[in-house]
Amino acid sequence: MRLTKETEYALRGLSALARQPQGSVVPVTGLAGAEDLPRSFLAKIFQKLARNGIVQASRGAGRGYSLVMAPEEVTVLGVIEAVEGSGYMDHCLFWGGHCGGSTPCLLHDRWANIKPQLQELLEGTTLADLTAASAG
Amino acid sequence: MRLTKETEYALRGLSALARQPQGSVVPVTGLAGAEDLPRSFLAKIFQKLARNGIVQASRGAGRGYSLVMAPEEVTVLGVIEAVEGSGYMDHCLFWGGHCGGSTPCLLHDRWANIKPQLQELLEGTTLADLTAASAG
DNA sequence: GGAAATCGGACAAAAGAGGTCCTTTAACTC
DNA sequence: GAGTTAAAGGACCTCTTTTGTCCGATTTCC
Repeated sequence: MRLTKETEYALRGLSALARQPQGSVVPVTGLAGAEDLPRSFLAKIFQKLARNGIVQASRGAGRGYSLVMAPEEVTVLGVIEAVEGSGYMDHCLFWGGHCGGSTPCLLHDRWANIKPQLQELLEGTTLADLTAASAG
Repeated sequence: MRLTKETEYALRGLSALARQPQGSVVPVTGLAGAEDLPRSFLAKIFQKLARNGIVQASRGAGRGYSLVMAPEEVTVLGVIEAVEGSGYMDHCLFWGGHCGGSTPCLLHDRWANIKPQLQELLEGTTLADLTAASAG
């Protein structure tokens, strides 16, 4: 369940992108500058986001990345799965991938009880929510 | 929130201890053997458990560790805090210690909503529950 | 005294996180 | 076409954490 800086940077970078006028095309340099993030690392992260259809790349001079969907449609879970890998909610909260179907962890069935709520939280929070929060 | 193998080994080692007749004194070697865990590493973990009053050490030949409380009184949260450090529930689920009071993470208030449930889960689960599960 | 056990610190291997750099490719401008 | 700017992608690097091992010291039983 533990999220890495990659996810944090992804959300912040996307947030910076969402604050621009809709449809804007912004290079990574601009996004990294806006959020004070390491440029090269953020570039790597946006490659993942592009591969997963969250963002669209346009190469060449004066170009960059743009959002594919409206901020209201970009869920936090979608970003997490793009960055950390798919099947994220299949991981056990407590021991991550080590807790599988064949070898459930000690807390597995208890974890199963709150998992739906957590999933709903991550699917119910969108980029628009985060942008509103960081702007306020 | 991510738990390490130390906690897993602690719970499994304690579980093995709880399966013995009440008040038994068992050396680490015996516990490690029962759960197939690395002996030296488990010894380190039990030192922490002893320091935190979960287990009592008796040194010398033919001795070892014994439970201080009944298995029903040993909560999972207690073991976690003994092993991973105190204030465990203060950590944000998503970004751990990086999410503090002054610099809350992007999901902080949403996390606050489910935190009590998680805490209740970890406090409500005892060594007795785990022992029953692993025995069944 | 010898054996068996914990105590505690130093050390080390492996994995993961976080990040840089360089080359290639694409697209625009002159 | 040449130059410029930007993403694509891979190789590499460093630091931290995890997951241990090992050894000497101490305690206690026989």
